[in-house]
Amino acid sequence: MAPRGVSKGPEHPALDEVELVTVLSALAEPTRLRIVCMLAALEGERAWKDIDLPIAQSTLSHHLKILRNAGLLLNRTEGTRCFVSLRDQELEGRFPGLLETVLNCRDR
Amino acid sequence: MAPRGVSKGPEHPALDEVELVTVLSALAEPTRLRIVCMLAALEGERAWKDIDLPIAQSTLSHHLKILRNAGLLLNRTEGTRCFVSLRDQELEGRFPGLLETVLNCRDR
DNA sequence: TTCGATGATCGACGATCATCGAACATTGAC
DNA sequence: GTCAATGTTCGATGATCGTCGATCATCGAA
Repeated sequence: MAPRGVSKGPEHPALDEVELVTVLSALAEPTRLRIVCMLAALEGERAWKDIDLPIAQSTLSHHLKILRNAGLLLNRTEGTRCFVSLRDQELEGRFPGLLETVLNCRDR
Repeated sequence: MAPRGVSKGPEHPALDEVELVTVLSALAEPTRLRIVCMLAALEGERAWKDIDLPIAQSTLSHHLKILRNAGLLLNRTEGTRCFVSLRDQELEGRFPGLLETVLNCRDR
């Protein structure tokens, strides 16, 4: 239970507990990789609604959950709206160069 | 058909035709990542039989096929025996820094 | 040519995955 | 309190995956 007045919101793992295989699995899917690239393109966060992909809403929520569990992105709730952003700083500490390299490889 | 006297052997894709997602999928499995690390640890190639993992022979063959199709490794047949090696040089040209970064992240 | 060794392939299985629509929970607005 | 908006969760479905034993194809040796 979350304390009163505090949004529970989705949970985020500590990066220490995230396995490399988990991150790779999360990135090894076209839609998710696309989302990560999308987030990397802009600095800061992006509104849920601005992620428009040709998939159902529940599917998007599913993919975001997997990315979240892999420690790749952070979910912030503000009222009824959500904003997502990359955990690139933390990720760099745990998996140095990984995110940058993958994104660079994808841009070719 | 292969010319007479030439072993057909397994096929290897041109790296230009390999997608990043395919490589990531291939690496996103514990056993396969372990094999890649094993191969990276030593220079050059490794005999099939020296890859001893707690899996059935057909399963190992299956994993090697996936790694091969992802352009990650090369299969050389010599008589009845096989030798596998990383395509690290070529891979560096297609996906710069990817293999090295992943292996580095795994060693932590 | 026959035989044994070595991998590749096949068929089957249980598990996991991506996907969807529907139902639910939470929040802000009226 | 009621309502609409926004994401999450649930249940189901079809596809893919990892795994295995069994079979097959290829090659060197006897």
